[in-house]
Amino acid sequence: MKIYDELVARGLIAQVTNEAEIKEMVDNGKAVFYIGFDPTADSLHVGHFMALCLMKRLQMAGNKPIALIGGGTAYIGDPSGRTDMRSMMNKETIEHNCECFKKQMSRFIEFGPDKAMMVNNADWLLDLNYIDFIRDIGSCFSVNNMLRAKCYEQRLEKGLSFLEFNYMLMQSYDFLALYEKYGCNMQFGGDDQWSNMLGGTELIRKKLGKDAHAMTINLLLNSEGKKMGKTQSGAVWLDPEKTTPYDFYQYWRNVNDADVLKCIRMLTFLPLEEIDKMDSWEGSQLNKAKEILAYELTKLVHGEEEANKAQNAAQSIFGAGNSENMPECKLEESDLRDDAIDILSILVKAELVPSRSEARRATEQGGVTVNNEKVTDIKKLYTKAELVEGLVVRRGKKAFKKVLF
RNA sequence: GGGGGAUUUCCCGAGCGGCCAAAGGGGGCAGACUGUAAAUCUGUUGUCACUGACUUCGGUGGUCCGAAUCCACCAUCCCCCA
Repeated sequence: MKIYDELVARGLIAQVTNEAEIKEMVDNGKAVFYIGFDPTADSLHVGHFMALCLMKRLQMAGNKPIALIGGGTAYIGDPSGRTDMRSMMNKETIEHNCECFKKQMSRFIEFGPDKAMMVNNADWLLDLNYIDFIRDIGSCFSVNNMLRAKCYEQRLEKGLSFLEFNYMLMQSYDFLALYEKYGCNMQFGGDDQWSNMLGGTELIRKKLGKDAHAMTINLLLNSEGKKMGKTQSGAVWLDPEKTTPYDFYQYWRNVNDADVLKCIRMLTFLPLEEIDKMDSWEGSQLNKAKEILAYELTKLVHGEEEANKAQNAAQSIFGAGNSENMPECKLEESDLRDDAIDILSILVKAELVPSRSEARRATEQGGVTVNNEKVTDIKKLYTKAELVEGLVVRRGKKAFKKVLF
């Protein structure tokens, strides 16, 4: 199966400008394509990961990827599909985020001559002259058409500043610049980028009279139509400092039944035949599929060693297994009073709860377990001797830590 | 530039000058049931030294015994007219 059909079979492709031409191009390794990443945070997240995987897939098929970091567009902020304005970022933050992005990306994609390329649109956007730009580029855009673009719909209800309205021009200009500089003939992006991407192909047609292509990937949505890769506490990050490999693993281990296969198909590199076999799995058998999904993704993002650790830790707490790889928390002398510490303090120290009040609630509601025994007494004390042995403290079903002294 | 409206706890949203840590819904967390799923039911959801105290209702000052609620100014956003 050629790459294009595989992408379709994996459910990755959402919209394309010209299917026949694109298929011909990517199947034969003739595409020079780019994907843009705006450095809005100091770590990549799951959405970016999907794009990176796609780069990899296409690269393996002989196409040339360009990763564009939006060091320039970050000054504006993409309003697509948003209900409110992004907060403006200052120079330091943007530059810091760019650095973080670069580092993380290099772990997935090989950059270098004849390999993938990394560029930063700050290089050509920041020095633009306003008058020159609006005469040269702005004149190619119809406000009437822009207002019709779906990506602004929500914002037109609540308000859209002129600053953000310009985002489309910047992104379109990027495409034009890359086309001229590197012969970049295709752009990839999330489906929410479709309008912005079409802006680019239009601009290239108007300015150069050439055809360029655009292709969007489906956003990773769960069965309820919500974006995946988000938790209560925010995005699922790829940076292990921000989302630990264990939490990362657990996120995927806990996806809905209805979403497992879709995730495996879209995110992993497992062969399609193997995935098709899982299609018939049902009920509790899907748990197996979830394990595979969690393991594969953790391995891709954090490496095999971390994936094994995360899996072992999960098995040890949810099933039989040793507690070797359990996340640990070491207490210190200053945490103790009279050589002992109370249960609430332990929960807080181990970061199993955000505050003492929550610790109290969790305990009173019977959600706290120490060495598999339920603890409901909020004044319960643990001595130094017990701590030296190590306690497995657990809040709810899924949060736990080994507490040591 | 002129006129009108808004700003409440994670989100939406209700709030009479005292009975407001603030209704209701969503979401989260915990318990039961399960398959570390979903659905359902129950409890809970500012903090702490937890039957009490402290800090919150865009910001700053003020009136009052007492303010999320009244006044003044500032900030941000929305709508209408130009």
